[in-house]
Amino acid sequence: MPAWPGVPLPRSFYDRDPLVVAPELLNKVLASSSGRAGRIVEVEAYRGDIDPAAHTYRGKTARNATMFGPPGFMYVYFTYGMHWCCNTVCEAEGQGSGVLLRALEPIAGIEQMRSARARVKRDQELCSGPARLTQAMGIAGAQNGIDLVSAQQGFSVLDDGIAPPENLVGTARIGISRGMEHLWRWYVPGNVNVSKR
DNA sequence: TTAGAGATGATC
DNA sequence: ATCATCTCTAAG
Repeated sequence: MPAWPGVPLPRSFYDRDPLVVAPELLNKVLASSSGRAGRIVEVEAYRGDIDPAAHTYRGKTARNATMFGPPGFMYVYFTYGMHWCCNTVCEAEGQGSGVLLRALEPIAGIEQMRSARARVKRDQELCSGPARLTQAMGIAGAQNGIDLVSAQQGFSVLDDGIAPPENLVGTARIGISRGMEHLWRWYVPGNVNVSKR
């Protein structure tokens, strides 16, 4: 029983500039074999070559190695001493670019999400932030480097026929201190699951 | 409803 | 010292 009906995005979807991939990921579905799924409603693009806010800007390290790998894999990193965040790797191997998933609209397995985030009161608090959604979906360090295209390792990004919003406008990314000039954050307008300011 | 600060540890 | 964050607490 799949978490949600849909077709996994092909490798070629990810093998493009993250500035193109990020807005197209809106309204796609992040699904887990555990039965949990959420619609992607907020994303940010990061580009290793020209983006001082990207983890990959200063070259390859043990931590960011996944993001320098082939497209369509999941880069998961640990930050602020307690949080995990989840990206999709983009462009060809060696580029070091990706898309940070910042918020989901919960659509399946909501009871499991609540178990993973017991303090939460409203559904819209379950996945409305990059570290919240990894908690709710059960994503942590063990998921760094898994293949989202083959969907053989428990997670995939699905197209279920819902198109991205039209007339999107990029906004400033959240929580960074450099690269502020790049307006590389996109979200589904009006969706209550988008992270708060 | 909003603002401020603590938590907590890997990274470079 | 910084960090692609969250949550609690106190004040308004």
